[in-house]
Amino acid sequence: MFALNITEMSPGKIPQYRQLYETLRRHIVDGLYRENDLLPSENELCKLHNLTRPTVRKALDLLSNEGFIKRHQGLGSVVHKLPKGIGILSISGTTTAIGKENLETRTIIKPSLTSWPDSFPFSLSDHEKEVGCMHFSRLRLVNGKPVIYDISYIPNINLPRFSARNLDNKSLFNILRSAYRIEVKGGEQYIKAINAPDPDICRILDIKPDTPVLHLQRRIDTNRLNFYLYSILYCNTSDHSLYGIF
Amino acid sequence: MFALNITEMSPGKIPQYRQLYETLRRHIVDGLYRENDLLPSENELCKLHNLTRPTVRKALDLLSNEGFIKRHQGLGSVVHKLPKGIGILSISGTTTAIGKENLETRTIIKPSLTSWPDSFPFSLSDHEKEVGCMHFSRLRLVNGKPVIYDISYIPNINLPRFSARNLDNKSLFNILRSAYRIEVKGGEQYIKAINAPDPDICRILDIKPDTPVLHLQRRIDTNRLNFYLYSILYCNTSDHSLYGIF
DNA sequence: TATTTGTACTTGTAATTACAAGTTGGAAAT
DNA sequence: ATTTCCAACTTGTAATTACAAGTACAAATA
Repeated sequence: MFALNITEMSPGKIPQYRQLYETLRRHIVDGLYRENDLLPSENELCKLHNLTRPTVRKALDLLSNEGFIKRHQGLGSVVHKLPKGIGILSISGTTTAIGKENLETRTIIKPSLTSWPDSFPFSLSDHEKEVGCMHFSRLRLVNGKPVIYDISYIPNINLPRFSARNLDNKSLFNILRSAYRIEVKGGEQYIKAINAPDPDICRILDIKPDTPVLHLQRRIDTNRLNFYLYSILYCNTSDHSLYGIF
Repeated sequence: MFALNITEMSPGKIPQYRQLYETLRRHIVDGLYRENDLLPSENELCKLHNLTRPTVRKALDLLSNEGFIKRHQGLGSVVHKLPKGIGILSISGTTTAIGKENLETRTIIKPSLTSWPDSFPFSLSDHEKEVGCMHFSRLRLVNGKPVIYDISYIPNINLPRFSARNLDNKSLFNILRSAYRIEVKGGEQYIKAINAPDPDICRILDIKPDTPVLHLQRRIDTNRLNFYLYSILYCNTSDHSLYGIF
């Protein structure tokens, strides 16, 4: 009761429900809880972490929304089987969803300042058009094989030294958060199946021409008003399905 | 304060936060609120509907999670642009852009009792294997053109007269809810891009062989413990992308 | 005029209390 | 031995209160 933890003092503190969520999530993905195990009941979690039920329930809501647990009235919160695919369909990120498999990220196009592409799948504001964008692309490999080619466009607000950063094997989101205080909140995406569109992408993904690939167009929300990240992805799903909950 | 509405009396009542969610959602898709409009503030909604802030916030949480609004601290809840694609990636997706008039559902394989397919993408419990399954398939058309072919498998619990039901132009979920009190809660899905796998499906979707299609494998949760619906979908995304938020 | 400050809003987080509703398992009755 | 019932859990819904933090705008200040 009288002990203040670090987060209660610091200005950029993480909410308590968020901390509990992270803790439980880590316990689940680390295998501390296994499939069909019951989590401690809400009241037990309250006592364990010195929180109240609404706060605990907010953490469990997050876990439930992301498919880590399933709650049953009268029974408890049941741990869900961990997904086998790539969890790119939800915000949690590629890195966590791949699991223990070897994930690698390589920069293909280094960050540079350009104007927006002629044909862009999302409508841009006048301000976005005016300032142009930071453009770069990365390739994600699972066990050494190319799986996702991610082409990114970020409106050119002031991001000092961004083009000098090494994006290999790092999460873009983490860099944005730690270096620029930009928090990624979610977004919208359009998905279709296409044949690999051009020889460049075939070469990058190491696939034959006319192999079917998933095509994703995403607009990603941030904590800054009217500041979005844009991303176009090509996924070779022959070995790895994309996984999502709904 | 003293007026009891219908839901407070009835046994199968709908929670108040759910009712408010439905109301606001309808207002948004009907165009009462337009893109970038501000919803009434939480306190205003409290007064308007005689609710308290936690209840109102639960309704807004739902809208936010489903991408209908975006909330900004200090500003308010901003109505999001309605999606252009087919909102099949989430459980309560909209097909607003297409419009109800232009949506049609045809039964291709009529419901019948069979055993499970030899190769099934999800692992089945002993009980599920034992009872076999109800099997049927439907085709969704937009403006008369086939877009989604949906092959469904439902474990054969006692569903009286199910095979006699007409699934055309009706929501399977509505039938399950009203006739059998089975509520659909969400689920998990695996997505990949493939070439149209066999002549039957090419014919049904009216596409040429080797056209790339989206392949979805879904397991759908219900309010009954250990009772899942299974669905395999083939989507021709050449004219309509699938839409989702994350 | 340009800048700063403050105020009145907005949503975000959190504790507290109360009861409803579903599940489980053991005690009591048959 | 079997069934019924109840008590003790579980999660679900809801009201209430309080303060923190972000935004917008107008007033005061430089």
